[in-house]
Amino acid sequence: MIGRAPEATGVVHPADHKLLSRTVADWLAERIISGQEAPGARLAETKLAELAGVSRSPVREALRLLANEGLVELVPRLGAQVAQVGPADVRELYACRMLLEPPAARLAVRALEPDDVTELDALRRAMEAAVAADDGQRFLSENIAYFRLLLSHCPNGTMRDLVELTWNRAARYWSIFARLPRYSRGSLAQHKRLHDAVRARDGDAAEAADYAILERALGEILQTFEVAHG
Amino acid sequence: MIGRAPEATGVVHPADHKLLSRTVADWLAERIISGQEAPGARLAETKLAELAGVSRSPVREALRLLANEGLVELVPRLGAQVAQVGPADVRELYACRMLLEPPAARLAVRALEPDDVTELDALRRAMEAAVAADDGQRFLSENIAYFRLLLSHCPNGTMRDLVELTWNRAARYWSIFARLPRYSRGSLAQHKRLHDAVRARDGDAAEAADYAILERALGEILQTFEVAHG
DNA sequence: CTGGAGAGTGGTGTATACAACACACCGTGC
DNA sequence: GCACGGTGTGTTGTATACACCACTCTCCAG
Repeated sequence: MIGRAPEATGVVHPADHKLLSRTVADWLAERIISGQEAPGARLAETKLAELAGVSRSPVREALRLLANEGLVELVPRLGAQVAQVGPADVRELYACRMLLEPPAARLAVRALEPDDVTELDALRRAMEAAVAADDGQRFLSENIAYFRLLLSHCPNGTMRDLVELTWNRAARYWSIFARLPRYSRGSLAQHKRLHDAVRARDGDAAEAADYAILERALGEILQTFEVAHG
Repeated sequence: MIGRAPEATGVVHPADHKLLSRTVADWLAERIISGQEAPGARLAETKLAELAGVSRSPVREALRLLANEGLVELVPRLGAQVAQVGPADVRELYACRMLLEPPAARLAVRALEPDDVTELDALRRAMEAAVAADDGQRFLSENIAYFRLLLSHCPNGTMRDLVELTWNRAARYWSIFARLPRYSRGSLAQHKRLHDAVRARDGDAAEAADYAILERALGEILQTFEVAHG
């Protein structure tokens, strides 16, 4: 049972009014990413509605939302199923990310103000602390926060949308990183290049650093796949 | 009244079963692109349902579809409205297209088989015929068909999805071209570079040609905006 | 005349009801 | 034994019903 949020009192902008369908979507996404719903598994609206304790309407909308985010596949008259994932999909996805994100990083870095750099500095230190504590999960979340904050300064809204789209699709793989202890340390070193570029407001350097980060992440994911599937 | 399609008899793959919500979405998209629904106009589900002669359910789904395609904007609890368009949006959109489509063209060209080239040849000739007949509308549709066919051979499905997304957003501007008689002729000349690359299966050349095409299209659209708005 | 509280109205968000469809199972005929 | 048609079950697609929310307009107090 998901249940409606108690709705914290206070004025909220209508745009971020949390809808039940969005809540269900997040809930289902969590189930998929965590593996509770296996790739290829059929997602019957009725059953999900029962599980979540809501009616079919929000479940239906949630499935549409997740379809856009690439987590589920929709076939008319047949229903929804968890999107399959394989090495080919990862390669495709990262090829797209490598086209979009480095330029987005470039634009974002060039639009940064001193205060923004301070915030990013804080996140960078949080990442370092997470590595020092050997907390892969926390490193992952701080890392995501860093990139999210950086992206939010990209002045091209369309590009932001597209990058977020690829992130939603990629999120399924990120949990892998948290389970690779050796990954965080190396990632931190590589991330330093990006952060240096941020502090220097060097768009070119940021673009190159971001590209390198993606390249390495792709390699790690593919390697993990190989280990898993022989 | 839209009415259910008579459903041409014969076996159809479930994946392309035309749903009422999709029909409504196409209908509404046409209304928006043609200007029957002004930018910023509010789109009440009830009214649209009445207009289309269907219930609110498919209308609701149609609005969600068009929101993904960037034609409408959705605000929780407030409803949908036709997305605004301005020079800044065009610039943003085309910046993204210029990142995605040239690489997509490159991959597609390298994956072409002789039969595919023959088909593209036919479309190229159709474009030439349209220009000879001074039929801007037909040139536009043949041009779209050409790029659609080319894109369909891009082996990266994720990239195809993203490019189609940007196309849906860009479609609002394309009708402009049909009304610029001088455009078609120049576009045809520029398109020749791409088609030559296609026939030679030269990925690099195709990428460069596609980039140039987009660059020019952006310039034309911006110029049209300036003329329109002073 | 201005400001704010209140009901009224239209709209979305969610729940439920119904119809059409897809697939599996089973039985029959050859 | 196998192909084929009918039926049954479960699911999606669409329609309808209702509750809550956002906006507006009015009316009254100051």
